[in-house]
This record gives sequence, C-alpha cells and structure tokens, in this order.
Amino acid sequence: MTVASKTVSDVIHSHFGVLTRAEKQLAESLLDNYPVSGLGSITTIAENAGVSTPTVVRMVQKLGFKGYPDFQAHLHLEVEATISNPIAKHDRWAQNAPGTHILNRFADAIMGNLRQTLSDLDTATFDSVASLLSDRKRGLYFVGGRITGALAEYFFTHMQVIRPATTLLSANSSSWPQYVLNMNAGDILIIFDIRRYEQEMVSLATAARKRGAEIVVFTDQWGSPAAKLARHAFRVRIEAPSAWDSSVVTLFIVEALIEAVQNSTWDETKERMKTLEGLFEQTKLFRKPG
Amino acid sequence: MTVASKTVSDVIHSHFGVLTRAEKQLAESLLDNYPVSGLGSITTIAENAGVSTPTVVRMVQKLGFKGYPDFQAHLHLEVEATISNPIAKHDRWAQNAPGTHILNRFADAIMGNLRQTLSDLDTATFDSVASLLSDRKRGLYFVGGRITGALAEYFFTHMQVIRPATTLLSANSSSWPQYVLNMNAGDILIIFDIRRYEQEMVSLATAARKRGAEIVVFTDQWGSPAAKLARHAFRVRIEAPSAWDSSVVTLFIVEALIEAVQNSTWDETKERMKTLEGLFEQTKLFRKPG
DNA sequence: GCTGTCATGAAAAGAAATTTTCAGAGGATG
DNA sequence: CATCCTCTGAAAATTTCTTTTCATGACAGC
Repeated sequence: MTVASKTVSDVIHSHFGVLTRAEKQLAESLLDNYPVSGLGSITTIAENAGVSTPTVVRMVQKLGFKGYPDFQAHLHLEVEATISNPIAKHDRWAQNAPGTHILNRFADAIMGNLRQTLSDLDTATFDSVASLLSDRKRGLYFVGGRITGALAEYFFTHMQVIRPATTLLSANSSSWPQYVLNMNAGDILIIFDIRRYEQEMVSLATAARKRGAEIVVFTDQWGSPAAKLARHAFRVRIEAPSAWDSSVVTLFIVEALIEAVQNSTWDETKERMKTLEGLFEQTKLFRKPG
Repeated sequence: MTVASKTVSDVIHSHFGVLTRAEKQLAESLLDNYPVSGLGSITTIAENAGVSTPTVVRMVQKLGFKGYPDFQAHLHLEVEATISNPIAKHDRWAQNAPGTHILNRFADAIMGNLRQTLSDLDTATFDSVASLLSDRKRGLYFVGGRITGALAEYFFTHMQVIRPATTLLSANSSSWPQYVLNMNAGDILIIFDIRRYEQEMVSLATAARKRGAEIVVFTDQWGSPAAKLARHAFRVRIEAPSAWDSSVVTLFIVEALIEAVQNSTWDETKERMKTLEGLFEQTKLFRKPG
C-alpha cells in the first residue's frame, strides 16, 4: 500500500530528508540515469554509488520496501511501463460487443500477431522480395498447402494481372515435377507452408533450387523446413483463439507485397491493366449481347 | 565481436533456426514484450516461458553469451539505450521501418479498417450467421468472384473439415445453375462480392432465393447489389494504400466465423477431425510405402 | 575526557540464483 | 525392434547475491 501507485523516484524524493550521508549518496546515484541504474544487483549499485551493500538494504527498507528484490521489482515495472507504453495498448474494439465476444478476442489476437510480426520483420527483407518479384525477367511460381492454397491463389491472381510469367502450382503435389521442369535459373518459387509442414514442400524446394530458382517462403514463427532452402522467409505470427491458425497477417504481407510490386513497375502495369479491362468488356459483351 | 553491436533480439533471430523446441519457446517468451521480459532472474524468465532454468542457460550460451549474467548485462544496456533515447521508444515495429514504409502505411490502414468494420458490425448478425452455419441440416454453398474466390475457397476448406454438406462453386459462372439445382430450402449460399460487383452474383442470388436458400453476403461498405437479397450481409472496410482492395478484414471475419461454428459444434467436429487425421495418415502411407 | 548514539562497512550467515551433472523421454535410424 | 542420439528438466553443486551481525569510528552532550 505504502509504495503502490507512486514511482520509486517519487518515494526516494519524499524520503530524501531522512536519509543519512551514505544513503543520500546512493540515492543520487540511483536518480542519476534513473531507472536504468537500478537494474543490476545490489552489489553493482553499491559499487557504483561507492557505498556498502548494507547501506543499500537499509535505505530501501527505509523507503518502505521489503528488501532489495522488492525494490527492484518495482523498478522493473516502471521500466516496463516506460518502454512498452506508447501505442502498445490498443484501444478497445467494437463498443457494441462485450469484451469476451469471439470477435473481440480475435481482434486482440490479430493485433498482437500483426505487431509481433512487424517487429520481427526486417524491411530490407521485404524490399528485397518486392524487387525480386518486380523483376519481369524472372518467372513466378506460387504454391500452397491444403489451407494455405487459398493464399497462394490470392497472391497469384493479383500478380498475374500485374506482370507476365506467373504460374500457380496445382494443389496436387504429383504434378509438381512438371512445373519444376519449366523453371529457369533466376525464377522465383513462392511457397506457403504453415504448421503441419508438408513434407513435399521440401522436396519441391530442393528440386527448384537445383534448377537455379530462388525461393521465398511464407511460414509461421516456428519455421517450415523449406525455409532453410529459401533466399528469403517471412515468419508470420498465426496464433488465434481458435483451433485453427490465423492467416490474416500472412494475407496482410501478401497485400503489401502486391502493392510494392505494382508500385515499382507501375508504368508497365498500367498498360496491362488497361488491356485487361478491354478483355473483360469483350467477354461480357460476348456473353450478353443484349 | 560475436555479440557486439548486434542487439540481443537480432542474435536471437539469427540463431532461431538452430534452437530446440524448448529453446524456441523461451525465445518467443523473451521476444514477446522484449526486452522487459528478460529483466528478471533466470528463475523468473524460465517460469514465464514454461521451461527449466538449464534450458535458459543452454540457450544463452548457444547464442554466444558467457552465461546468464552476461546475457542480462547486454539486455540492460539495450534497455538503457532504449529508455535514454526518447525517439526510439515509440512504436517498436515502426522503429525498424521508417514512417513512410509501405508496411507501416498498410498496417495503419488495416487497423483503421478493422476498427471501423467492428464498430459497424452488429454482434447479433455475427451470432446469427454463426448459428446458421452451424446447422448441419443446411447445405452450405460458397462462391466468390475473380479476386474473392480465394476467400471463398479458404472459408470452404475449413468448413469442409468442420461439417458435412459443404460445396464450393466453381469460378466459372456458367456452371452455377447446376449447383442451384441441387439446393434445398434452408440451404445457405455464402457470397463474396466486393467492388466491381459481378452481375452474375445477383442472378445467382435470385435463383438461389427461389429455391428457398438463405443468402449471406460479404461485401464492402458500399454494398453489393446481391446484399439486398441477403438474409445477412457483412459490410467490411477494404481500403488500403494500394491500387487494390484489402481482403484482410474480410478474412478476419471469416476466421472468426470458422471458430464460432467449430466451437458451437465441437463434439461432432472433434470426431470428424480425428477421422480426417486418420485419412491423412493413410494417404501418406499410401504414397510413401517406405 | 567520558559516555552514549548513530552511521558505516567488513565479514559472516543465510538465501537465492546460476551452472553442472545426470537420467529419463522421445524420436530417428538401421 | 533394438540402438543411438538428442533434448529436457530434476536435483546437486557452485557461485553470487542479500541480509544480518557486529566492530569501528565519528560526533554530540555532559
């Protein structure tokens, strides 16, 4: 109760008058570069302040803490608050929804996944992949597993509009060798492989590597075995309050990549999209002459 | 040289591949709320991560530190650097990425979309749809457009595991009448139709309604014309700093629905999943008799 | 100058943390 | 199915940290 809600710094200041000479010396040392200077062991801070360890113990007890560990625990909490405060705690979601509704629990989890994934993700990796995918001289091959197949398809569908030479591998792994046969050195194989890693992915990656293809892997934080063969790997957080993994953040990165690629080759892409529009129109007219 | 100038976080990431299961678990725990989570004693962090103290020692040594105290000293330096640099202490992921990087702009947009969508979304609608989809007497039909087809497939793949009588309509609209023919009163047609609304969706919805099917539509904030025929419609925000729309929030709702349905019929679903596991095993053995 | 009080740190005692050892579990391999 | 290997945590051993005890010295009051 005594110490609660007040910072350690406050407590030191308010007790400063009753401290002895050596204790004041220690307090000065602690407040200087606060709160980091209190992070180490009692021995360390005693040395830094030029006092003995008993002095430290006596002071923190005088301040109202149970002992040095108690004192340090409070400091740790303050450090934590200082560091992880900013945007960390997101605002509450849907006001309509009670806090325990599945939608809110999911939102919490996804925001956490997104934050974690982005903090682990190197923008240089992202940029490298974007520029690889932008290189129209390289063929693109997309493949996914049972669940992630839809992600591969989504990625493929967009890239197919943006640039030529994109291929979606069929879900059936027995047909993969034929795709590998068509790969040229410098082509890129984009693999989605999450949890329940599919053994065939490794074989596929190995074969593609032998043909000189570069490999980009989307996997989870634990890492697909295929990631070892990859030039670049995205490790995405997939945890959700569910029996299933979440692909939301993976899709997020895919969409960001789509935009990055589209952006870097906009002039060429623009023409393609116009032509495509024309083709759609024709198809429509063809089907509905009325 | 080994550890100098690289952050502990970097070191963990670069060694992640060679870590064992328990070590990865520990690494996760450390990176989660990094670097504050590494402030306490070896005992504390071992407990937080759910591993033993020897595992902690082994990992930090594997990372190149002399021992836990050495590891912690490095962390303390980082905490100090973070705290005494006020600019750095903002968003941890923004730190790695300059403010204008596409990833950050995308993240901002997606968070906005999610917030908007959830505040517009009535949980009663969500719950109604979840309970409709949980009703095993009703057949489920999924259909999507050119881009949203992948979402429909994703939803379908999961529901197919969870319950029987699920069908994915082919992308080719000329085959849709045959599916409608098979629909019974009470069946549910789940339509994904976003922006560039596809005219055929309205015809499909109309035909399905005539057969007595219920319709659930995923659309954007402007609303597909098919939404008018729907029993329930999800209006999702799809704006992104991109030439393309974002499906991230739509996928979010799909995943939440999957969990809600799975949860409400868990007893039956459990059995199905077990059986499915068995079938996978068999397939594997069949393919690889060695 | 004597005496009592207090502050202080050396050193011992006690407690906790860290490291090492080791045996069992589990998985891969032949 | 046996064998080997690796991973893991319990428990012991070791080291370090924390607290307590106590002797010393400074200083004020008498």
